[in-house]
Amino acid sequence: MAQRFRHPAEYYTDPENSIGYLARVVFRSFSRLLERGTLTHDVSAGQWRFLRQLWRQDGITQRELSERVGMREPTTVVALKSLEAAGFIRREKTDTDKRKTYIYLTPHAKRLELVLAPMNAEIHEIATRGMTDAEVATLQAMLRRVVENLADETRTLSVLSDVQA
Amino acid sequence: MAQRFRHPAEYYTDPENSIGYLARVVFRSFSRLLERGTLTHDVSAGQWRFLRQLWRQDGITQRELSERVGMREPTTVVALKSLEAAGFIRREKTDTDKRKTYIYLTPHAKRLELVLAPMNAEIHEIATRGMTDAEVATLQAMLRRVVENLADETRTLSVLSDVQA
DNA sequence: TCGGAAAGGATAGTATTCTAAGGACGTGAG
DNA sequence: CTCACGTCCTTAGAATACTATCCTTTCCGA
Repeated sequence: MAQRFRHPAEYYTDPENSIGYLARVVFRSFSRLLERGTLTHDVSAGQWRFLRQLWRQDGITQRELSERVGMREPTTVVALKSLEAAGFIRREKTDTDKRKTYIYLTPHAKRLELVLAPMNAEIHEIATRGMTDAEVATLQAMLRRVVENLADETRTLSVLSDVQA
Repeated sequence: MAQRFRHPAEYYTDPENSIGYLARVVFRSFSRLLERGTLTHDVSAGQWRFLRQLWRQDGITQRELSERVGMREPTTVVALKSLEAAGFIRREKTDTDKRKTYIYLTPHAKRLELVLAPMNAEIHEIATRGMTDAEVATLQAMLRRVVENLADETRTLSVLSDVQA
């Protein structure tokens, strides 16, 4: 049980050393700056996240959309309600499987991609100011690595509690 | 107006390329894993963030605490209410400045540091599994850089809107 | 010294997200 | 064929965080 830690616990008392803290600040700053732009088109940051996925591909189910956006399904339900009320999407049911709901963008929402998608690129420019392309690529790769590591752990824990159940 | 972007807007349609998205996923995964541990001591992830700062130094004002935690003041007010109700902190007023409220940890909360602070180190171990110390240091440095870049931009925008107001 | 501005904190109202639980539909083993 | 289980979506209730606004107290310049 001689677990070697990279740093002692005291090291992380400074949030500036904590990846979790830094990720939170990055996420929130990103969100807020992005929303400054999108709100002029009556799109909130939360709605934008769903639109981004739907711009890539619409006509998918809510569950599929939830996974791609990285939100739980109740969150998606609420978000889609607001998107539907705002006239950005419509839902469609089929007879082949009456459980599923397919989400489609309205023409209005499709047109918005031209205006709103570049805003994310712009925030990226600001966020990575003064960094080389290689540095940015490294940052992305390492963040993906962290995401994967944490997802692995979450899966492991889920399996364990499944077994216990 | 020949603004050169690092990548075209299409590049960011894949969230895996978006630092904002990656930061959100990292933050949430971190939070959730941490909470798995802290909840056994009746501490939520939100409360933990305030406790971490108070472990470093208590007896500070609410405003000071808000800044260190990186939350707005109304959020701090609510969080402190729950921390007070749970018996983790007490508030104190002085006569020198009747506006200020100073926050102190209870002995119970101080003891919790020994148990709860290492949990963050543990999540870090998991999150950075398979990465070298140098890589982790690079990741932290780059995240700090992004935080700073975004904060600069936010400041600039605030000044602009102050001028307009 | 006194009146307006600033500082510290609280309240109200809203948005976002989660967990837990429930309901309708589909499927497959016996 | 049927019923138990799985899938897909929804509802209910709570936690977390925000913006906008207000109250009290303090400070400072004319």
